[in-house]
Amino acid sequence: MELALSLGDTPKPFSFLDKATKMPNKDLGFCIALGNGLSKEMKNHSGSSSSHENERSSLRVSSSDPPLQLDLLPFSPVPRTQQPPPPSQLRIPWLSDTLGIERASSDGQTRRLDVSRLFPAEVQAVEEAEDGTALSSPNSSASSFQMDFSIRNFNMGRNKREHELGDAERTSSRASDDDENGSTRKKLRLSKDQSAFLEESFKEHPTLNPKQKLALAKQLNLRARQVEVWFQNRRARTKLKQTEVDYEYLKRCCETLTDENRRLQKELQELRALKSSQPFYMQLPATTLTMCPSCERVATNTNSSSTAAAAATTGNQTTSTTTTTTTTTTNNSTSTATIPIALSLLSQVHLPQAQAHKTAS
DNA sequence: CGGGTCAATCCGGGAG
DNA sequence: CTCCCGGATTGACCCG
Repeated sequence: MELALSLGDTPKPFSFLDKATKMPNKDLGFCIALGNGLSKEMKNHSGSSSSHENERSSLRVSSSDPPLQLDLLPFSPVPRTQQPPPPSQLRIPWLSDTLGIERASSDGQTRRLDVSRLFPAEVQAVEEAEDGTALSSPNSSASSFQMDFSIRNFNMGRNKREHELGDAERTSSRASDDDENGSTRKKLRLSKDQSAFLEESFKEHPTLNPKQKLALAKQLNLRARQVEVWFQNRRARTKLKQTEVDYEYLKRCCETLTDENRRLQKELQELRALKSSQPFYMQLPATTLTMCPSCERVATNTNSSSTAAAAATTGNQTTSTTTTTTTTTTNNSTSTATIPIALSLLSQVHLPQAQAHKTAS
């Protein structure tokens, strides 16, 4: 069973499956591709496939046999084109032609979070800092205070505890964060606006280039390092969530297949019992089942002999891996008669690969 | 008080 | 060597 699993935030989920890479949402999509064996079995239970013994064969199979691709989009159920627009006041810096936030003020049509209008002094300080070092520098007390001021304004609408804390307390807390007493690490909580803005940015670009990082840091009045850390942690959280989702899905998939396997095993036993109780059918010639590679339906050829079927089998397997020829015989090799009805049912039996090989041979 | 969350740090590995 | 990233971990803060 070929099973490829991809996390949506990877730019190329399946390097070997071109069709599976076409995901509607490359940011947060969840894509599972079930390869040859499983995909066929899940479609029509049309028998076993023995053509993916190694990775190379699975590559061939995957390219010729469309995998069953499941796109689960747990975090963004609506495709991006149908998603509601981001908060009106938020505009990702690199989505517009202008990069600087000052230029945004000249855009009267767009309602963006214009930090320069809100806190011109802070933006000036950040721009002077360039990479944010001035903000974190112990000597830059002015920058620290300005950052505290802006954070307080960003914090409008935060939880009540922070309101109860009061501006003075938080200011002193934040101020002590940047002073020379760097040994104690103070907890910094990003405001809701900052987090929302970063989230929107993350949806557009899970990874940042330095230019984007700087622009975002300027716009949010954060250090570039903070933006970088936030994106790193955000990617980690996304991956963790995806892992949980993948685990749950694969668990359900495994349970379903186990139940199906159990049911079909039981069915197979009943058919064997039926076959042994009706020796009349033992006189019939062997039946060859050939699977059509295009429609994946089983075509019965009751007149073909076993040797011809075997020859056709080898020929088909060398030319097309999607063609599966199954010659079913009884356990006693001298009596090659088969039960047509049973064969049509047996062709749908989903068995473990080893057992399927045993039956086919 | 314990558990959860999350920003921040440390460290190793890969790419240029 | 530098830069960036992922993974693991730490520590502050929040909440029931």
